[in-house]
Amino acid sequence: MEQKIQLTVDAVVFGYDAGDISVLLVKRKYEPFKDAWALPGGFVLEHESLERAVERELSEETGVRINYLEQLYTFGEPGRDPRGRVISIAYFGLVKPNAFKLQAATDAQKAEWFPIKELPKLAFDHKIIFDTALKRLQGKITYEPLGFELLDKKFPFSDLEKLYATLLDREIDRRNFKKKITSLKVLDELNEKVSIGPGRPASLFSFNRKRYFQLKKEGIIFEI
Amino acid sequence: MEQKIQLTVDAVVFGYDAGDISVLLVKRKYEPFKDAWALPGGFVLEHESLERAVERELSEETGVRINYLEQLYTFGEPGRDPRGRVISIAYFGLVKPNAFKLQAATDAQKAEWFPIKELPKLAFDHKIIFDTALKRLQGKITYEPLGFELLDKKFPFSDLEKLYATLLDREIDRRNFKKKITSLKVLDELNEKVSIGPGRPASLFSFNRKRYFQLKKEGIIFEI
DNA sequence: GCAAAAGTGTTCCGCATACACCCATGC
DNA sequence: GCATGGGTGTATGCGGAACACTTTTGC
Repeated sequence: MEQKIQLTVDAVVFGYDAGDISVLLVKRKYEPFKDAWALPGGFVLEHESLERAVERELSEETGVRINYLEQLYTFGEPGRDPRGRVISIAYFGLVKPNAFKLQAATDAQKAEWFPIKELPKLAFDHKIIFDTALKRLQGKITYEPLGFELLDKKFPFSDLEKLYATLLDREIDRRNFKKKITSLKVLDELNEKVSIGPGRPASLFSFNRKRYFQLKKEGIIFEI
Repeated sequence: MEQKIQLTVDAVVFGYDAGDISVLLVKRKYEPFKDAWALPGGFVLEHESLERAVERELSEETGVRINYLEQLYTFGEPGRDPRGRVISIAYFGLVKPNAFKLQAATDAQKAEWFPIKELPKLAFDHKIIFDTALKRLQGKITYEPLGFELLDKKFPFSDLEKLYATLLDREIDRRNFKKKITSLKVLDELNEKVSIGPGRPASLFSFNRKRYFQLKKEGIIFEI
């Protein structure tokens, strides 16, 4: 069975920083779509696993090393890539954006975070891939806890609240939200406070790792 | 970029009949895994879409034409196929098993339905693919209605109840279940009854197509 | 008349929702 | 002392969960 089919991986990596959800993009160095923005990604090598391929491409093109990656969807319409029949397996990742200094190499001229409401035009069918990933991100929130991968190790409660408000794109009642999260027992309150600017200083919290991953596995029904 | 990577699709097709959930398997005609049972599937042609490839393979190997198919997951571990680097995009399907006469051809010696609790040993990593699909099937039930693709056009309410009980692998309180389904307004009660064997004859119901697909789109939170 | 399956209502409790005021700090 | 953001409690209503008896048929 002779096939002229090629295989790539692409990554939609979301970050959250100061009230903005951003996505990691690279500016392409070569044709096709030279100089256009695209999702980081590239060809799978013959002897590497798909996960390894994504991690390698991400690392090469952006300098980001990621701890949370999951497979999103496989895009294989004939015609989606002008180079021929190219199937792309898309991955979905979460990361703290300020944990890395972006550093482009190989196929990328540069790498940058873009707030998801201010995306440039994307190469290939990457807009479709991005939309699929965003939908997944918004969906995940309803059946498992979210935040560990996106927030700092220690954070004030309002950070988590803002993250959820941003993801759901609506306001959240702070008291009910706190009640819900507290009932999940997924946060540890630390004996520390921060005050940034005016206002009462906030207690710091951290995710209880064990409980967090237990909830992810079990699934929760989260209605805010 | 020279790659020696090949692409296949595989389908996990579930059927429901008389209280049993079954899956469609084919007996392989050629090496590797000659004479072993496997999921229907095969190589993707260069100019066909992935969906078309699954539908074609299913039709060739089993005679089943399917109306509900969704992409499940892509399996790409090096070493999963003795023929070399073969990536498989797995699909997930639902069908009424008695709507088709099974008919094997091309790569399959024969095709058969197997109750999911009595699976034979499967070729390649198909057991893993099957497990993934089963988990998806059980998960779907909690966020969207299910049954339209699996039940006859007209069916007694108890069929739907049995389907859910089987999928969830536990008993269901009939009254609460009826209340829940009724509140969704997804069933139309017909002015017909059937009696099979002893017992009071049952009213027949059918899914309200429009409402059913609307609920699928919106998502429901279904807790029985 | 009895075995088998269909059909039907009520009570209780937990959780989601709505809602407003006081507290600690910086300037 | 005032502006800013952090922190907290109560009342209401809806929906999920538990639970048992009557009805209609075949034999």
